Amino acid sequence: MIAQLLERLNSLNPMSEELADKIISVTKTIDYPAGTYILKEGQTCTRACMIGKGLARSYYINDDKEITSRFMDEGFIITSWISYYTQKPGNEFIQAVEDCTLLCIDHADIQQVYKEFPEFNIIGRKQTEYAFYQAELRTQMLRKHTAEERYKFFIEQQPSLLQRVSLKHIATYLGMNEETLSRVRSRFHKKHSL
Amino acid sequence: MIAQLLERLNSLNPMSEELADKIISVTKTIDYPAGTYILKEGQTCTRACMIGKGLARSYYINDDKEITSRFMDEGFIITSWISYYTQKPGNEFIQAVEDCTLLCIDHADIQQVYKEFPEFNIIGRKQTEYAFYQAELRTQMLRKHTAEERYKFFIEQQPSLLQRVSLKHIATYLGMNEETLSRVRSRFHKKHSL
DNA sequence: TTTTTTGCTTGACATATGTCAAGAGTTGGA
DNA sequence: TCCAACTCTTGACATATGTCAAGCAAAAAA
Repeated sequence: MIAQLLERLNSLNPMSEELADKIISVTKTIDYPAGTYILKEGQTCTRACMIGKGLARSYYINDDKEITSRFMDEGFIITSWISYYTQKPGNEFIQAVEDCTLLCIDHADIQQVYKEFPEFNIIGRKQTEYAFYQAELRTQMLRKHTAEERYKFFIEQQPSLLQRVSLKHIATYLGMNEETLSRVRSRFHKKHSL
Repeated sequence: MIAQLLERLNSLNPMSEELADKIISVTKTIDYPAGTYILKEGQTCTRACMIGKGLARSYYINDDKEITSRFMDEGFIITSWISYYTQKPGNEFIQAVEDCTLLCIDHADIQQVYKEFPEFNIIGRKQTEYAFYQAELRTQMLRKHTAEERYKFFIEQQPSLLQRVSLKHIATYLGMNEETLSRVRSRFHKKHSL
């Protein structure tokens, strides 16, 4: 399964054999059964983990309510960025929605690789650029004012998620409650099946 | 004024004299009087520009209404990321709110510098990491459900902007209309002056 | 100066979304 | 198998925010 990670990084910039060996040596493969936590509120995010298999959800608690910040599936590189970047405790939970296999590298090891293999900065830069791009797309969705617009944006961008996560979680991702999502969906699909 | 840019980049990772000279050779200093446009809807964002002096606002039109996506002041490196990353036309306007002096480098030149000076990737990576971090903070604000929470978050994070931009623009930044912001402010400041 | 424009506030009312409660269908465990 | 838990839907009503309109004060223009 580590081949998947190497391929992902290679596609950003070809790695030397030494660099690939180094990555292999610092990567830990860890399984998280559905429902278990990859990161909890109050912890510092000290790793970046690529999802080899499965699907995870990050969320935090605001006013006693869960707010889903993103869904992550195969190939996604998980971090709780604010906590990872600052290396301070954060407020996000990251939970396995399906059984997950993760390929994890410690923050300290990544910094070490940046030093030892300066060309790894190319990969780090491109991955961060891509993650930033994805985050900006999610933010565009959040800025839509009506519930229906946000739902429309969601099914256009990530339709496959509809099959993999509960509507309850999609609702908190889209900034509305479960009942509103249900009503929006019934209106929306009535309108689009005419 | 280019010294400001060099200092900013140096603080991310010290640059060799050759690299600094290269940066100087590809940087263009451009003035934008208040009200003029740095980027318009439909254009591709082909530059990254540090603000040497002044303040700018990016926004786009949704449903005939302006939605402010961010405010940028001294030291901020302006891009319209989705357009810059994809090198395709985007939907954002970037407008000078105050008279601005910008230090601009073309996307193509930046790619060239990445190739010629691999160590510049360290700077690119760190700058992107920081921009991503800032974007995540803005996104946290957007996920607050009530208008008052979003306003509270705003005055905690960027109180100085209150003096520099109109409430109309702050309102569209916070995802509410002008009248709502006015009411939120009067309630909020009454509450906090007791 | 006077006039016009802009920025902000306030009121009355409309509407979208949230809240609370109930119920139907499904899944999973005992 | 039955029961409990969970997911999703629907209804009635409450509330936050949006819309439209008016007005005041300060700034800019004439």
